[in-house]
Amino acid sequence: MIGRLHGNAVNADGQENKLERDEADDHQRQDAHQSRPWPPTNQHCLKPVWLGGWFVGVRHKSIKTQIARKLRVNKHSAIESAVSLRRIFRSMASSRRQYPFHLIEPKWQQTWEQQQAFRAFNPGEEIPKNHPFATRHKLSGKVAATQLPPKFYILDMFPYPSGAGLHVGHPEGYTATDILSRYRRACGFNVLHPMGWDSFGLPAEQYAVKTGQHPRVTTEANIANFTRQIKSLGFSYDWSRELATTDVEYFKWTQWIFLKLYNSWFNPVTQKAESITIFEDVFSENPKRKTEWEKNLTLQVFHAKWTQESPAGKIQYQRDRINELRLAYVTEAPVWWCEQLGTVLANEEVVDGKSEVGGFPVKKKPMRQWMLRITAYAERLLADLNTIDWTDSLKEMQRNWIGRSEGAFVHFDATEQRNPNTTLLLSVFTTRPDTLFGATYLVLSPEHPHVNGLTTDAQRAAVEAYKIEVSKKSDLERTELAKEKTGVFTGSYTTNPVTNQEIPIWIADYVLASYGTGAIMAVPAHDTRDFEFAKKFNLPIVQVVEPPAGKDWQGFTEDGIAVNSGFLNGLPTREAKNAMLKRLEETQDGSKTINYKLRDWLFSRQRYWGEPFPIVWKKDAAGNLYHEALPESALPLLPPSLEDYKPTADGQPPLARAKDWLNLPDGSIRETNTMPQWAGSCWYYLRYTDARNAQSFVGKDADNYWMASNGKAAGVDLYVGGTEHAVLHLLYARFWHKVLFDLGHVSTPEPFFKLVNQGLILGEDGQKMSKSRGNVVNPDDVLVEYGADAFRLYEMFMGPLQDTKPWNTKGVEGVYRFLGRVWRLFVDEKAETAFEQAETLATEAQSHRELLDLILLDGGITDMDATPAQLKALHACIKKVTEDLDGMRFNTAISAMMMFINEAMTWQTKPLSVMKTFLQLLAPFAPHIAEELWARLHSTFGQTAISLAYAPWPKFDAALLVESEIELPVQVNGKFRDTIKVAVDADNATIEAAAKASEKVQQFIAGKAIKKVIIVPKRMVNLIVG
RNA sequence: GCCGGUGUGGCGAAAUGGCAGACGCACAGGACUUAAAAUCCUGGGACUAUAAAAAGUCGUGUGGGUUCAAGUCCCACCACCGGCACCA
Repeated sequence: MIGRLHGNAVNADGQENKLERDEADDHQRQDAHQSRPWPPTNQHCLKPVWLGGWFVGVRHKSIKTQIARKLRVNKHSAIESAVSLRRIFRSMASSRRQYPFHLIEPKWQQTWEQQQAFRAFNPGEEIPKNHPFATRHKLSGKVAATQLPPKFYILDMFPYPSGAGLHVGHPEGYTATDILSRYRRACGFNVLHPMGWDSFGLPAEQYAVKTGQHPRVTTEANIANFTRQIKSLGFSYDWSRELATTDVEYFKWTQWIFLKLYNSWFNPVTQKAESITIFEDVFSENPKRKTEWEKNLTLQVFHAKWTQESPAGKIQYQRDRINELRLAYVTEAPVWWCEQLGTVLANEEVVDGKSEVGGFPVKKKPMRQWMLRITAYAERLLADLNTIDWTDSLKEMQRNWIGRSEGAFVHFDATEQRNPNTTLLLSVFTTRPDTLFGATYLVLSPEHPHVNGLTTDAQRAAVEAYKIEVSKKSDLERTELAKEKTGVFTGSYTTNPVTNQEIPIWIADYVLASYGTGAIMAVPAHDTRDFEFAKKFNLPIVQVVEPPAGKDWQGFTEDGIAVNSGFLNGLPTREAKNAMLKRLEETQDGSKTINYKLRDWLFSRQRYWGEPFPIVWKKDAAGNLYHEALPESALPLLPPSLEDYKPTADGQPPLARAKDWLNLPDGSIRETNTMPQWAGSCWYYLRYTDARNAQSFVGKDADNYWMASNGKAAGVDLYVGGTEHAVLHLLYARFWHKVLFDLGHVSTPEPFFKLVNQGLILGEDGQKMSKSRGNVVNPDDVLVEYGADAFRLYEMFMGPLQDTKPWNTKGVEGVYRFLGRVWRLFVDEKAETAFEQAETLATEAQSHRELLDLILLDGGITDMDATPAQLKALHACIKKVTEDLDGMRFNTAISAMMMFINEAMTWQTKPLSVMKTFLQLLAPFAPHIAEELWARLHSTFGQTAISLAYAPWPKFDAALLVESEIELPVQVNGKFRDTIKVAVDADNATIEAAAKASEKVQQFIAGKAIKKVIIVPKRMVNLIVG
């Protein structure tokens, strides 16, 4: 240690790199640095950078360390201060480019755009003769679906175009999907790979509130910036299908789908969404479609009751019943209100008692809201998870969110305190009906509707006080303070239907109003929460389950054997449940049921920048307000223009400010809520398949072709995006899709067959990227320095797509060097020098293409037969890259290409065919450099090139990979000792003999008996000696 | 608390039950150069031993197990990440 420290000190002239290591030793080194002048001088700590014999600056790397040391902080905190210095040095000391990506990349991006190279063609669409897709598949003109090649739909989760622009996390998924799109295209698929914008959203609206600028202006500027950034990465999107959820032509159809939801109900008999037009028949004197609904008990009852109503009553009754069943309905319920955001939020948008966006406090507030009846689909959303190829963790998250649990309703009766003749029915939900004998009290949530009726005069004050106390608590407090149970006795009793004993009824906030029936039967012996509560309030605890030997029955919540339970005694839990259910159903004291955690989707927001609801409110003769849908012909319903985007003074949404818009000539009033941001993202993947269709949200042919089942796969073949949408977007979109499927508008029951979540990219410091940490990497900066191909390659080389991994600029340099080696493998060195000189002298006017034409191919590339070794290297690479692409293992595919290049660098001659094939492998990953070299190879040898994007994917020849001789590892007693070379088809006797003959092996087997010889063909040999 | 995932060099990582650490970064040495950058070549798991080499021992979060053979399969535990959380 001392020696090294000494060494650093004496070598200070050029060895400062050592100083960067071992920062932990800093305190030991302080002395050595005390004498150094500040700011650091060239002599002591900076490497001069020379360019063409001129001193142009110093290496900036050391600066960070020097500043850090001076400030006595770690290197990363010093980054901020070093940033401006770094910028200066970068411009002064920019290193020589590995290859002219700055000319190549724009050139090919323009070429692709001019060719519309990545246009995906719909069935029946005119395919231009000269389009590379037409050339490849020998198709042109209008082509029917059956003649088109098989489709492959690869989708990215479209971004919200924020003002901050792209960060390096976005292109991670985009690069992966682009590579696969290009690969599938090469394999002959008709690839649909679109991009668009989830452009409704809060930031643009908040900016509008502050400045008065229309959100559309902000949004469009942001979209332009995102478009520029995304295009600079060379992704093969079909831009002709670009869409934004804020486009009038798009949200017209979002509103249209809302009308479908509004005009549909979930028929429990068919388990499908159906049109509410059936109710016209149900609510008529002479039903004509009675066969369609007479088996539905509910509808029968509706019809019977309706018949008995007065004419005025009939209208009201009909309206009420239909509104109760619509998939889109209005409710007055406590919802999450966020003062700062000025809007309500869905349950899912509230995290830890704060708004997910902005982290503002939220509170419950009763308000009139639009809801979507997603709960009707709970069972199908759950069951169909088994039909799709998502990760287990993601499916599990959705399963948990849906929260199916099987159990029973158990009914209890209690007398209303103020009307002793009235009996109140109290139903509870339980998953453990087998423990009913141990139910020693009931607990209602404080919000339960029967609490008032059950409270005795003696307890009224206590109950009221408790309710007020609870209502003051936020949900956060209610759960955070969960350790200590609270509650109050109502004064009422009920009877346990199996023990016939009187049991008290309590209220407590550990019972949630929103789950089950909002009431529970408490079995303190076998439920942790009930147990805590019973102990605190001295309620009786009765054992009814016998745990396995050695476990305490108190608080035992698992399965066991029923005891103290009358007719259940001796039955294991599973059987006891069934026996109890049977009994409850016989005595009509309860019934089997299934309960879900999933709740209906709160679908309205009090905002300006969202889709207005195509709904108006009217008053009937009796003065009752009711809602009515606008006709489809009224769509799109545009939001009004406003001067001020704030909510009104009396708390109405901003849309209420537009009086002209709000009030219709016939006296009706428009709905002023708007839809949440999720609405637009629920169906955008469908619109992409037919983005310019003016007649329909998506045409039948387009839907059938792009979304239809391809054998097992259905819908989008691959969907890539972040994990943050696991239960919001992905559940909502599945729900909408199923409704559209039920109503016959789409052909598949699930939208996304395969779904992959890309992992998070962390900053260089291993922390999540954030402005405040100053560790955000801007793709624009990376592109300027290393180019798009290196950027893409690095994003994929970092590690498996799904993993979280830190950014490392040095790693970008690594793949950039690899691309440099690829370039030098193909390009003549002298010509490149000439090119560089020309480039330095080039005027603005000189075109990039002319400059690039100065580049000549390396003379070693000739149109000759490849040697067996060269073919082997190539085909090993084809095999690995192909298999890894199929398995989405991009990092190992890239390393296979690196190995190929490392070997090819040593070749004296480079066969044209081998070099061309390698470029095809490289093309999906680094398309610009591959296209440039591909075109150059072809023109040099006087060949006409098919666009590399459509060149058929190479196939590997397994025969070329076969070795005549192979190396086998030899183990003795399971330990590796040596390798032997044997003929690939050597028999076991030969292999055994060769193994024993090895000198190294001899040392370990000499003088010992060989008990057993294990030979795994082409794998290894293991000699067992005693 | 429950569910899911991950633990491998200085770092990112790779390994159909069969030579652990491919590929890359960083680092070290060398070639080229007046010099630097760039490029090219070589070497790097740890430890023991040695002038050097050969060689040996240990090594994939921890502890057990299965197997001729375990990073990989089984059991128990620990740590970290993500999700859910008084859901009856």
